[in-house]
Amino acid sequence: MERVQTLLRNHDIRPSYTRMAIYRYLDENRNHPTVEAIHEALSASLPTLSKTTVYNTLHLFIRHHLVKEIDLQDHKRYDIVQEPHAHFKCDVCDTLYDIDIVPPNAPTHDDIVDVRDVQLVYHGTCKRCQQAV
Amino acid sequence: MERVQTLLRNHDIRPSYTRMAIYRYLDENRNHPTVEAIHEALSASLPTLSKTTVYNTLHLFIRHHLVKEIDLQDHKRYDIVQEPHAHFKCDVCDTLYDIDIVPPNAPTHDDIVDVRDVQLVYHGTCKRCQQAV
DNA sequence: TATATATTTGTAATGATTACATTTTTATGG
DNA sequence: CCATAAAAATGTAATCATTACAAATATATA
Repeated sequence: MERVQTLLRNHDIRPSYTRMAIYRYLDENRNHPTVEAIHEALSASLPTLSKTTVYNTLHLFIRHHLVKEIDLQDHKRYDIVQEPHAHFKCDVCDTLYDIDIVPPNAPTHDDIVDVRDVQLVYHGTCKRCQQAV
Repeated sequence: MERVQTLLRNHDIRPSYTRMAIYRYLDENRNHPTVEAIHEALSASLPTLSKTTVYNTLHLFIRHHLVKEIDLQDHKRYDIVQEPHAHFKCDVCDTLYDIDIVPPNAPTHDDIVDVRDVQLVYHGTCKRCQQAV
């Protein structure tokens, strides 16, 4: 049985063809794609794929802790869950780079009881865009 | 001369009445308001204030490093620039708490040249919402 | 005071995301 | 194998924050 199929099953997700395709895309393209990008890329092999399905599936994956949403200024990006790490967003070309740094744990704080997630995002200009000037 | 007026001048911003009002609001209400909240609060004293002006002014403040934008799932929040710190967002009541922790510096990385900003945001449930269950 | 410039406003467009009802697919019991 | 119920996928329409833009207003300066 295929690895992705097993993986979805292990997370209580029925491995439909569409779901496997979306998961596989995220797994093979670790460039933090937008919904738009996922939809466009998969439309070639799944011509009837709707954006609503992409949204539905991503939200399903998020609820089952397979995927994380990254909130940026404009579109949301989606990232396969992996080791805790940070991101660097180039505000010129909009590329999102993985940064190999573990976000610090939340300190104890009067108002905080239950921390489920951390997002650590750096903003600036990447090398390529800097050189392009 | 009023403090806010001087402060805006020092940042090369002409201190119009509206701009001072918006700055003062952010300074006195450090609860990371949305554009909506700012507009609604100031409409009482500035009945003709338009949302466009709130947007324009915030973006002006951001360009001049007086204000930072915080990107969350839904609306953007605005925060007066102060000591580097983190945020905790309660995903139940949407409150954004200040967290007194300095985000780590970006590590040296092949793709990164110029880092201008960091956002460190924790997500979870706050004490009040936890108890409300 | 006249005129150029800066600021503010209001309306219309944009565009991502969600709501929702319908259609299609899949699983299961007889 | 068929009938039927449940799940998944689809398409369209609505929502709503944000932006674009042109017109109106206020401000500064000569």
